[in-house]
Amino acid sequence: MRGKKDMMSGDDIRNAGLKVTLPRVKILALLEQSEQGHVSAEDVYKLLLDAGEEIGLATIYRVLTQFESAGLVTRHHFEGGQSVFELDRGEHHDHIVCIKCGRVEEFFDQTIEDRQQEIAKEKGFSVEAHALTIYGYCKDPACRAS
Amino acid sequence: MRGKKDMMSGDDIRNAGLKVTLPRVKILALLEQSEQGHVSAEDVYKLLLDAGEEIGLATIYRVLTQFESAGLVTRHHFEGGQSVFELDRGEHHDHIVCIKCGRVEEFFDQTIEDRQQEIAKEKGFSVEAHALTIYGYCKDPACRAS
DNA sequence: CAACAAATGAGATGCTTTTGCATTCTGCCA
DNA sequence: TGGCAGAATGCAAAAGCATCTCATTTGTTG
Repeated sequence: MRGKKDMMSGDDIRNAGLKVTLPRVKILALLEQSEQGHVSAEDVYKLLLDAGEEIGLATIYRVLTQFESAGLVTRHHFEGGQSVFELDRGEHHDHIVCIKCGRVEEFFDQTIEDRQQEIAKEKGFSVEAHALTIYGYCKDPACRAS
Repeated sequence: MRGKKDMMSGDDIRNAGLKVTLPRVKILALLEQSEQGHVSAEDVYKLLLDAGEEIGLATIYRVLTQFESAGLVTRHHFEGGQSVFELDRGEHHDHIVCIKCGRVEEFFDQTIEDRQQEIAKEKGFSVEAHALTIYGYCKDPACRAS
């Protein structure tokens, strides 16, 4: 089962009111193919270098930020410094992150979503966004807590 | 209703294996009295200055980090740059933050806690920590979404 | 295909946080 | 209570992440 959209393309960039340039196309393609699905700007920079594309880090930050504004990409602030980006396929989800190996898995839980709305209501807040991240050790034996 | 501990003191610093110095005492006292309860290192620096205590920013970062290791203080990474610290009174809770005025309120929801455990279990993760932050506009009319 | 606006690259810059090192202070023991 | 070893502090420099500046290059539209 996949999200609403499986493939992004130049049209998505154009629809965002952005010119279809090589850096933008390459970055979008990379996010699409990315194994992990969750990459930092630095990761994007290095992966593109490996692929023979020399795109400045400043451009990568700019493009990712623009993609974020356009709703093509979501930015997460996990603990540990750098922001992490992932393609936005239109389905909200939260994350569970391995604090040993960095593996990121996604989940969605309607019960939690509902409770959040209720809590916000009780406190008189509107809900514009939320971030839930669980940190732990994944099932890889090498990562199990000592 | 208050947490397990209402007052921190030099003993807490000593028990953490740290020497009881003026900067540490002042910082701990400030966290205790702080209205907001959630302050950045910069905030601590300025508040102490206002109180006539000149303590270097580097020291404040060092002390807060030590307090964190000692479990006296919890560090949060809300969106927007700086880390914020709060006294750890022994009760876990999550946060709801106003994206307009920065107000921070706390909440605890057993249902959400339970669901998190179940989700981690399903994914084969252990749960070492988690961070749930809801972002929205608070009840202050000046903050209501335009 | 010309012309203009938008985008890029490289390096400078800003901010938050950490670190190195010389000086000062705490806690402990004689 | 005086003195000492190790810990803590302050300052300035550095590090890490992200953004900005500006000259140059590249899409796009007519």
